Amino acid sequence: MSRKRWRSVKEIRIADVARLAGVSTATVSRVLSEPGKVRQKTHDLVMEAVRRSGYIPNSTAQKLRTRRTMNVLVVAPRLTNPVFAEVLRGVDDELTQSGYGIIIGNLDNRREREARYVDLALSRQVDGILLLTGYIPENGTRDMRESGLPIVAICAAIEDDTIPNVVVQDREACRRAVEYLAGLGHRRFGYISGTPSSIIERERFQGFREGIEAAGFSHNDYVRWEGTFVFSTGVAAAESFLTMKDRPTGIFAACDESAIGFIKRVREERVRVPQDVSVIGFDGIEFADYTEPTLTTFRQPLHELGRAGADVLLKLIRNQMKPEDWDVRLPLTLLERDTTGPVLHKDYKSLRRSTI
Amino acid sequence: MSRKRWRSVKEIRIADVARLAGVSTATVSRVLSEPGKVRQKTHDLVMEAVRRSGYIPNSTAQKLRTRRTMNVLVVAPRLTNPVFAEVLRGVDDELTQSGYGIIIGNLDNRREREARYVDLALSRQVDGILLLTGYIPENGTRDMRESGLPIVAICAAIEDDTIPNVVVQDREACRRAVEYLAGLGHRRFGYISGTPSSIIERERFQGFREGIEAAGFSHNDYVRWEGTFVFSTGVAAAESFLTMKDRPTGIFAACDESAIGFIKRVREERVRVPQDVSVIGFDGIEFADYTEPTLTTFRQPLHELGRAGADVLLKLIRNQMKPEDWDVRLPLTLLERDTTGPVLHKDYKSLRRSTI
DNA sequence: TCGACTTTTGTAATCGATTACATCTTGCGA
DNA sequence: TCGCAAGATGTAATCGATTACAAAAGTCGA
Repeated sequence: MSRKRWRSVKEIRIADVARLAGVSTATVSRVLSEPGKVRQKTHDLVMEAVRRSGYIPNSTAQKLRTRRTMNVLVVAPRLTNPVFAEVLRGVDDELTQSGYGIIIGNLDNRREREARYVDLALSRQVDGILLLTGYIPENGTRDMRESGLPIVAICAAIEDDTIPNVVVQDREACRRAVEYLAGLGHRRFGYISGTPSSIIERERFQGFREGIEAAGFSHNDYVRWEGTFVFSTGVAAAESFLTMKDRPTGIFAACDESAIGFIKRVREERVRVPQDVSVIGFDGIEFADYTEPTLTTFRQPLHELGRAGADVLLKLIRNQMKPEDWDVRLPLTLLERDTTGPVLHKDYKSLRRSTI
Repeated sequence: MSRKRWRSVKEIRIADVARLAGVSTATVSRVLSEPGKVRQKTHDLVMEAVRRSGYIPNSTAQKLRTRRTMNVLVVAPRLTNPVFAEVLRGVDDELTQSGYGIIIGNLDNRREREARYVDLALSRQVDGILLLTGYIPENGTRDMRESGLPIVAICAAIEDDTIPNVVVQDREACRRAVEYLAGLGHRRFGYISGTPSSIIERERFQGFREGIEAAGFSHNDYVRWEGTFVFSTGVAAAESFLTMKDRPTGIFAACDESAIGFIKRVREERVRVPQDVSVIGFDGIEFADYTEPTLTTFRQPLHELGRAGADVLLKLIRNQMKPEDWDVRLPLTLLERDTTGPVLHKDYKSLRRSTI
C-alpha cells in the first residue's frame, strides 16, 4: 500500500515574506503585531505577501523572543472525573478567548505523576498554572512555586499567601445539607466520605460536623463511611449500612457518584429511597438527574468556577491583580429532587420545614 | 492585605552553568543531552554546577533550535463526554511515557472553534496531531494537513490515504447488537441515533441496518429516532415511543447516555425494562453499571484506543511507521446486563440464543 | 621524545522571530 | 526652497539553547 508522504510543506519564514514584499523583516513583524505603525501602502504590500505565501509566524521563535508562551498548565487529579472535566471546560472557554492554550497535567490520582509537570513549569513552557489539586505539586527537589510563575488554586483551596483561591462554599453547603435533613425530621445521619487526605474532603466533613452541631446533635448521632470520590465507595457504604440494626435515615454523600452507588445497592435489597432512607449528594453532575429516583444534591457552579479561576490567573499574568479579586468563593445551589423526604418513622416528630 | 510577589526567581541560563563549571556552553549541553561524549571528570564538574544552580534548560530555546516541540495536539469534539475523557486518559498515558506533552483542543461541539487549532498546528506549536473528530479541521483558508505534521485519526475514522485510523469495530458491533436482540425474539426494532452528520453515527447506523438485513428483516421493521449523543435524545425518543400503538420491543441506542435517558423516561410511564422493552446501549461508560436495571451495552476499549492512537502517532513522528501499523481496529465487548431479555409477547417464537 | 591518530572541548553559527537604535522619508512652516 | 520634527523603515542585537567545525589535549608505538 503506497501512501503519500505527509512532510512535504516547505516552511516560510519572515525573511521570505520580507523579500517577497520588498521590505525588511522588521517591517513585516510590525505589520503583524503593531498595525498602526506602518504606512497604509507598505501595510498592504506586506499583507499581500503574507497572503500569497501563506505565512504563519513560528510561534516557538516568538515565544523565545517575547518570553511569553501563551500557554497555561492545568493540573487536575483525574480527568475522567466529570467534575474536573466540566471545570476544565470553563477554563478552556476563558483562556481560549484570550488566545491562551492549555497544556493538561492529568495526575490520574497518582502523585508520582506530578514531578513531570513541575519540570514543565520550571522549564518555562507556560505562563501560569491552574491547580485543581488542593496542594502544590513537587518533584522531590523543588515545588511549583519555584518556577516563579503565577499560580491559582481552583476547586480545592491551597493555604499559601501567594496563591489566590477560587473555590465553592463547600463547608456552608455541607452544613446546609445536614440542616435540610434535620428539617425533614431525620435524627440519625450517615456521612459517605471522599478521599480522606484531600482538602476537599476535609472541608466537606468539617461542614457536615458543623451542621450536626448546629442542628443540636453530636458525634453519637452519625456514622461515617470512608472511601474515595467514586461509585464503589457508595456501594461499600451501603453494604455496611445494610448490616446495621439501627440504620441512619439521613445520608449525606461527599460526591454524587458515591450517593448513586449507595442508592443503587440499598435498593437492590428493597430499601426504599426516600421512604426508608433519604440521600443527598454533592456536585450536581448530569447523571444525577437520570438516576431513579433523581438525586437531591448540591450543584456546583463548575463551569463558572473554571472561568473565574482562569480569569484570576490571567489577571496575575498581566499584572492586573487587584486585592479584591484575590479570593473567590462561589455559592452552591440545592437541587431538591426525589431521594430526600420526611422521616416516616414511628418517632418522627413532625419537625418538617419546607426549606432551609 | 499584603502579598508576597510571585515573580522573584532569577533565571539561570546555560551560560551561567558553564561559567560555574569552568567549561563552555557546548560542554554543558553535551553533558545534558549526550552523556557518553564527555570525560567523566568534566561530566561530574558540570553536573555539580547544574545541581548547585538548579539549572533547567529553557525548553522554548530547545524547541527552536531542535525544531521539536515535544507536544502533541489532541482535538476532541467535547471534553465532558466521558468517552473522550477516557480516550484522552489513554493518550496521556502513552505520550507522557515518551516525554510528550498534550495541548488540548476542545471544540465543545462548536465547529467555529476549530480554526484556532488549525492555526496552532500551522504555527508549529506541536509535533503531531490526534483527531477525535472524524474530520479534518480547517480555518476557512487552510486545513490541518497543510501543516505538514503527522496526523492520526482516533475514535472516528477519516478517509484520507495520508491519515492512519485507530478505531473500534463499531459497525460489526452494531450488527451484532441487532442480531442479539433478534436472537432474543425481538421483531420490531428501534434505533436511537447520535449526531447524524458525524462519521461515528453513520458507521453505527450502517451497522444497525446490516444487522437488520442479516437477521432477515427490512426497513419496515424498525423506527429511527434522530438526535445527538446526549441524555435528552433518549428522553425524546421515549416520548415518541410512548405514543406508538405498535411499539418496538428491541431498542438499540448509539450511545449509553441516550439509552439511559430512554429507559428513565419509559419507566416513569410504567413500561417495564426488559419485560416490555429491551434496550441495548453503546460505549460502556461507567455509569451504565449504576442504572436500574444495569444497562446491557457494548464496551469500547477506550483507554486502549487512546494508547494505540498515541502509539501510532509517535511512530509517525519518529518515522518508524510500518505499513502494518497503519490501521488499527479494536474489537468491542458485549456486556450482557439487565436491560435486555427475551420477548414476553404472544408471538414470541422462542428463538432465544444465549450468545451470538 | 616525537608524530599520528583519537578523544575531548571550545568557538561561533544557527533556529526565526522581536525590537532598540540608527537612518532615511515625508510634511510643513518660514 | 530649506530646515526640522515627526513618522516610517532598516540594521543588527537578542532571546537561550544545539551543533558543525576547529582547536586542543590525550594516547600510544617507534
